[in-house]
Amino acid sequence: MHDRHSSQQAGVPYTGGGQLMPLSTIDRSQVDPVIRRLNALRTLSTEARTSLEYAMLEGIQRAGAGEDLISEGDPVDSIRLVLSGWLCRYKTLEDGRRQIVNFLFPGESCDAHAFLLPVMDHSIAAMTPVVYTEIKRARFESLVATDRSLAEAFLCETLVNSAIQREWAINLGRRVAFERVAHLFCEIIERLRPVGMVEGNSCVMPVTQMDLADATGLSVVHLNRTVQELRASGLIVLRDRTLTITDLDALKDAALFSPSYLQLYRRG
Amino acid sequence: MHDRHSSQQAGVPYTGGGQLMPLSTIDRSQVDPVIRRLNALRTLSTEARTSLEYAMLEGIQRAGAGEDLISEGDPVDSIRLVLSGWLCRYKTLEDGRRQIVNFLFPGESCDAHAFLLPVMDHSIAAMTPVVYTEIKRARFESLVATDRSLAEAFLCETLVNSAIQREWAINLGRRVAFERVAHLFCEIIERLRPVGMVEGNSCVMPVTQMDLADATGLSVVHLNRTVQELRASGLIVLRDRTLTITDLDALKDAALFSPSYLQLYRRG
DNA sequence: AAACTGCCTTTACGTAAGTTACGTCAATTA
DNA sequence: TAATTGACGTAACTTACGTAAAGGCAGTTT
Repeated sequence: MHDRHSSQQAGVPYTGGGQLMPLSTIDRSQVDPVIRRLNALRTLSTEARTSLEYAMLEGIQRAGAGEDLISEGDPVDSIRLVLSGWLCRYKTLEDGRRQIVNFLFPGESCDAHAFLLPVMDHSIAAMTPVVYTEIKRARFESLVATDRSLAEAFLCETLVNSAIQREWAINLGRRVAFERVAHLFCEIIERLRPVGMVEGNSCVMPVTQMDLADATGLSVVHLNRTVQELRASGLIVLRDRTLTITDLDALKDAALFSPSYLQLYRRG
Repeated sequence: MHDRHSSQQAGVPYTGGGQLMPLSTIDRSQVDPVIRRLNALRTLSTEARTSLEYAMLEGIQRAGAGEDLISEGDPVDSIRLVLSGWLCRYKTLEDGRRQIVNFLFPGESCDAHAFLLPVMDHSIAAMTPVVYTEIKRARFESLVATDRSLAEAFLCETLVNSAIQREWAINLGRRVAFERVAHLFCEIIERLRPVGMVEGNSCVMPVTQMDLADATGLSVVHLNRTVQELRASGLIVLRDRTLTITDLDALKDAALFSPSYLQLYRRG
């Protein structure tokens, strides 16, 4: 279904003579979402920020839509951090049924700490063209070993991810289709907002209805029906790959959405 | 729905004069499931085992069936480790719909590391009478700070828990009722086996069908129908609170069950 | 311009699962 | 012995959701 790892070095511009430019003069803003997110979860020391920025800028890669970054069964020998684009974690059954178990947005981590387990229990795919950075296992281990705030930030990242997955479980198990899709849209908007990808209550919706169906545990047809219902109810506008939530409070009510599980407000 | 914390000191026998017996003479076996599990996830140093044993034996508590150990919104100021009994993590919607997002068995940890987040995003309830041990935040932090193997074991515990939740997501989203219940039974047997709670392919099934329904995202009625189907198919016998899987391979096939996500085989 | 492709949309129909309402039975309690 | 309770079991009915098949439409490719 998905092809693998045709990623290439990207993002760190060459001076022309084959040498990397010094860090001060190249574009550091592309790794900013990661720094911002980690720093919101756990205040980072200045040294931690700098050393992490260095490590990130050296491993920048790209992936095309549909490409697997890592697949179930693969050993985890590096960690990947999302710089731009939409990704998903998913699992499949032998007969092809697929369930997306989480989305991954800029600033988030694909597999921080997962490398304590022998192999991946799930796959991660790019749903759009994606820019990410890859830090090798040893490098990452020495980064977190030398700075406690960094280690804790990555741990928080893992824990928030876990909390989101629990919310998805109740979404799949106990909400009806209408609530389920409404909930997903609420979550997407609220997760994209801190990354600056929301204007008003609008964001791009670059994924297919098939993907949305796999995320909500519905068939494509029923997902489409449900999107029509949401449109008809006047809660959302979805066209030209843009989602606009016209009445966010009403949508949250309909979805039984309460955002605390996202841990959007910092603690330490 | 559940009442709170009527737990009392238990498990550490008094000499009669109000003093604790020395550790060497009291029953250490009750904390054994935790040591065994953590050690299987990550080989523990002897010192780590001893200091953890001490900490555990001092905080032993009991809870009755139906009682919440901790509820959504509570701050996390200690960690709890299960010594005996069945517990569950669950979330509820405002209108009372409940989804169990995971079971907790002896040896497992309720909230290791969760205390990096401000408050619980879900609740934990005893489904049977339960014995557990509670280690205060500061004590736990100093334990893991002084021993790397212990810190890594608890992190692994968190990661395995996360992997199980992903499998539950695909169970809820993509398996039909028959497969779903079959999968849950497979998982229960395989998680209880390393704790010595399985004989042949039989174990106690101390929870109500309501609980099983909340774990599989079904109504009680439909769960019951599905259990009847499983019985009729000859795959299981379930009576007198005892589950016997008569053909485990066939049940695993029917459930599309593959146990790798449970990480039953050690790595480090 | 024709053909093709990917994605969205719609219809018609069947089935799996929810709901409501009563059963039974065994274990308490009076 | 009767009444009470909690869990399991069953039936009749309703509904939400899945499946199959086909049409629309914009963006490519030739």
